Amino acid sequence: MVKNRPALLPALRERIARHVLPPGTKLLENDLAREFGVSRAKVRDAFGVLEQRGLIRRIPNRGAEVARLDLSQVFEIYAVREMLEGLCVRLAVERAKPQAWQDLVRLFGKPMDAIVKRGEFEDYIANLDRLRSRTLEAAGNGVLADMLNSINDKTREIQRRIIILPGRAAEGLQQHRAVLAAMRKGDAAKAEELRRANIRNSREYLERFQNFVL
Amino acid sequence: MVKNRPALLPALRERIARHVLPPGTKLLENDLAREFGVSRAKVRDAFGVLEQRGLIRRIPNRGAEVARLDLSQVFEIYAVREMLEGLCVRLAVERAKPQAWQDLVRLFGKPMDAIVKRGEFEDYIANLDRLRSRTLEAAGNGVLADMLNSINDKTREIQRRIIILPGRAAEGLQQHRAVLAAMRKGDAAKAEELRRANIRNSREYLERFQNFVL
DNA sequence: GTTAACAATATTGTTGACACTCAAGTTGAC
DNA sequence: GTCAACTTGAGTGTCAACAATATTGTTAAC
Repeated sequence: MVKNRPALLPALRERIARHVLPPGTKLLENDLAREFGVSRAKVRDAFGVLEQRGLIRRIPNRGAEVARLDLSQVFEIYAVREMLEGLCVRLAVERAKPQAWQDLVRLFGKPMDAIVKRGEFEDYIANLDRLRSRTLEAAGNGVLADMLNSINDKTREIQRRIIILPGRAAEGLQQHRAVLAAMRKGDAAKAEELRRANIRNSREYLERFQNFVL
Repeated sequence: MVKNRPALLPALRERIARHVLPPGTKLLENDLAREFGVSRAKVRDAFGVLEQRGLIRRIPNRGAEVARLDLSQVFEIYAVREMLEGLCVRLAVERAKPQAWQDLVRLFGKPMDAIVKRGEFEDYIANLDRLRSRTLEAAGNGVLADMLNSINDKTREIQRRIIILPGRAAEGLQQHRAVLAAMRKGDAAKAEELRRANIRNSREYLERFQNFVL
């Protein structure tokens, strides 16, 4: 039986997003073709997609490397992200019944308190992802989802590093609770504004601790 | 001397955006390769980019065709566009000196009045593009620019059809003037809100005249 | 006439060979 | 020793032939 290989493109996306392949890493077509058992042409196809998404940089005749995000680009992304995440929450609240968020409200209650207290960041992030994907789904806007996913790929690692900053997890949790409370009440406008404030706050942490994060 | 051919990818983007290749048109790799004097491999590369941007749809072994936008997708785009164009104007005002908009204020005064009165839609659109590109540039956010450009490619033709709807050009002009006035005063928040209202209004026209537009 | 099976054609997908570019290493004049 | 010119090799870019697949057309049975 032939070894079940992961698909090339998702694997690369994941490795880049998680900094398994850190920024600046050279990507060799031949090596990847061998590793994934595909032809060079497919690797080049995948490179095309990754380049479009801004995850790698290609220089003619010199190959591809994992893109570096400098601070100014990250701030550019934050500006866009604030608007889009806000929109996402607002749409989600407008389209779903308020009760639909009840389980998330509970999850972000005591369970998350314990997680923050114990510093279990992986679980914290997993629950944030749960909230995130539920909201995206409820918003029911594919264009928006694409954009947010694309942004997310680029900044996943940075967000992880912000979350482990002193006090950030606890503060973020309070903010997410406030957002969820507004969602639970069906107050779309307030949920939107609170979510935006949450992202601005995350941005401020980055600004303060940029030397540590980048 | 060899004929100076246009680059493949920009040409395709333009043809699709302008509906020279209307939605549903089948794109044959061989034909395009011959027409542009390039190899099939390059056509396939270009297809990859266009697919990523959502301008074409590819079905394995069955080829590529110009993507169809159904009404719900267009409305999804409008929701995102409202947020991003608003952000764009706000950033532009925050970063530029108020005087920087003076020439556009003038351009959108009497000259545009005349253009609307005479129904010179091409000139009207050209001036809108001028305003648009100046604002994008002043905003100084590359991520935002990419997203707005991508959205624009998908909806250029639809916007054209909305502009020629009865009364829309005149109404739009007034709204753009209001936005520009706020920009000229340096009132970023007001400019943002006015721009968003402008896009919502455009959306309403689409809703009302959807049968004619699509 | 309709339909099913088959044949022919057109189109996409894949592969491997080759050309081209760049960078690092090597040689040799001074 | 230093520097410019040349050589070499690794890697990317390009292409054309071939394979796989889908579509269209044809034939024949009913």
